Amino acid sequence: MKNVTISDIAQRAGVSKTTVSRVLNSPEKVEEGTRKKIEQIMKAAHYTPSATARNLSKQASSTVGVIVPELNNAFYGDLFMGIEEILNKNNLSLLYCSNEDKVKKDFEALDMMKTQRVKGVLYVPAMNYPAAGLMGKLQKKLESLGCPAICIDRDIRLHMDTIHFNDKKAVETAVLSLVEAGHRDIAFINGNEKKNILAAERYEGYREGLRKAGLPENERLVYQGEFQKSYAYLAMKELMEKERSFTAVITGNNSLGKGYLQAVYEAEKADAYAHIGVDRIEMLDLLRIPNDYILRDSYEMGKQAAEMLISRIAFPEKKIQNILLEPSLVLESSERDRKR
Amino acid sequence: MKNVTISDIAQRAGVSKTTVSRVLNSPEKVEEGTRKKIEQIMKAAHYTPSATARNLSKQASSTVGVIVPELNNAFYGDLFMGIEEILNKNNLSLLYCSNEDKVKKDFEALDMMKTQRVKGVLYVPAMNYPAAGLMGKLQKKLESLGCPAICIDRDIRLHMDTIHFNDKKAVETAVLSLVEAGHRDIAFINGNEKKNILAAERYEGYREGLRKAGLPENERLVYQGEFQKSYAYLAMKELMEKERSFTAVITGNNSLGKGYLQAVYEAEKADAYAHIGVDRIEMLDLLRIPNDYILRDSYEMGKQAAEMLISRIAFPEKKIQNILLEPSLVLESSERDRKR
DNA sequence: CTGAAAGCGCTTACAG
DNA sequence: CTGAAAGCGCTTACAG
Repeated sequence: MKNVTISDIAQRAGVSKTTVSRVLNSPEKVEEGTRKKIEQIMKAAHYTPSATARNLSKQASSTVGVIVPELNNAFYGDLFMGIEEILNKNNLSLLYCSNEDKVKKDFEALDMMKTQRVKGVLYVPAMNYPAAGLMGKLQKKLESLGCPAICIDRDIRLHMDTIHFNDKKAVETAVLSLVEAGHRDIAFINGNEKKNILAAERYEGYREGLRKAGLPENERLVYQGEFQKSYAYLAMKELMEKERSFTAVITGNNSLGKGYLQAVYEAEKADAYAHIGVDRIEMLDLLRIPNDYILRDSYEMGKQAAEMLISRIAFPEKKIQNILLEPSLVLESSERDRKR
Repeated sequence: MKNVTISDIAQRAGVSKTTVSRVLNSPEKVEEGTRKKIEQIMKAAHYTPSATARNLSKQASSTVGVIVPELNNAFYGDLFMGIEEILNKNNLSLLYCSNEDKVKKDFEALDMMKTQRVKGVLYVPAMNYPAAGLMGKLQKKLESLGCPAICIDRDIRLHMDTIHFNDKKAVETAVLSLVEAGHRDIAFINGNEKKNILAAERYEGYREGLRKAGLPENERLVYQGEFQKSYAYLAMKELMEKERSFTAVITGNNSLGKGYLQAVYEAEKADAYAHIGVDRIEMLDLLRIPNDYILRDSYEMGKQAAEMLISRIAFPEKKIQNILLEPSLVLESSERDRKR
């Protein structure tokens, strides 16, 4: 079943391709009678113009590229949905590619976006490029992309539009809140600061919090491995086994939060520690398990990022925008304590 | 920053576009010296051929369309990731569009895929088209798509390649397992059978299970509303309030399972009922809350679906394939009982 | 091994 | 209000 083309329609209507093209792009310029006739023929033939041909001819595109690490983390899932909502509203198609936190896949994804000649890309960098000494290579790639890009969530200091959360401040606030509640020995289970810029920022926040509270850092309470459930699970098990002193734990993202929970529930020590996690875990609320967390509204961030891109496409010369969102600290367990 | 074209490369290399095109498509046909020279010039210029132009010229495409209801349901999130993995391996780009279980969005999504001239589409139908009397319209749309499609997860009896789970059998098994454990009054919280074919099948399975067990259906224990957390929450609250007799509950998908949990935890009746949910809820296992569920491996289904599409593209004339996957019943809570 | 030319399905400046 | 023609960036049969 070959697709119907503009020539087929023109022929059936007894007009030129130009006229058919006009009813597609500027119908007001076509005499009503012929327009209606052409429209009807199009409909009867199930004609849909080819975006491929149009894009080539117009030297433009109607699709936007989205590069994120993964989708099975609710944080990125929500981000993605926010992006999709805005793109949809603006009649833009969405070309998706994950980078799995890997440089290789990241570069492949960017190459793919270039090959596809997308209108713009929404981009969560795969890793801590500055720390890896790969900043130059990345910048070259981004420049040769041929379209604008927005850097999301991970602030690796690219000279372009960016939007991300103030993660450092958030963790600092978490530390101070725990200190205020009387905790002195606060463990920290985090991602790898070398690999992930967010891990680095969160670690800085952790240290800054301790500093402000006048507490020393105990490196035996700091675990920086992977942003994975399994890592936090093992880290927490080790902590419970080897360390006696600590009374509170901060986990660096929702996967780590899940691993922490798995470990303490398994050991039947769910109430033994105060815990603040980065990102909300929905199930806990449903199960009425009070939990403290740093709330980052990634759905909203996705919407804003998509809007930034659309605005950038419309005004290529406008000033670079760097948006810093402030996460909030949600304390449910102390709420519970107060109610007791 | 305009993109470099094949003509630019040809000019710089002092050869024809044909030759440049050859080093892209059949390098073995180009004399080694010129090939190397051209390759080097391409690299220096950061040249990437335009998929748009290539697709138009080749009358082919390198992207596959994916239409699913939503991504914030883990079931579809996993499905999506399975799909992505296979597409990636086959160097296919992924054009995404959600349909949000709505006919209007579904048709728009299909139109978009046609406009984009994708190579094929992986498709989860938005709703119960046969029951809505819209089967004819949908079939027309699918036919005029101009590319093969695979129907996933919701078996609305389209005459094309399909893959889905045996949901009816699964729920039937769940009922029989509860009956065997001594339950007689089994409530059922489900989606709308008119709107969603899966709801219809699961309801059939529920009734079939009761029939086989020789039990009458008590319609006061059957709630068929929306596949949403909030619906199950309200339904379960009402059940607990109005009905005394029931001792077990089956929920029709993971969202409903969450709503059920929310209601029973809020009422502090988590242990009051036996519960089997369709689809696993990961957090429960992490929190060591024993739970029974029907396991449907949607990641695997996504992979298989993508493979089916690729195979269909390669062999357009091969026989239509309809795959029925058998879900398994996972009983953790009785496991626990036995251990007691 | 290489190139000129036609074609993919559109759009658009130009002429009428 | 309408159409012929050139062009977007590639590919490919054909000729050499």
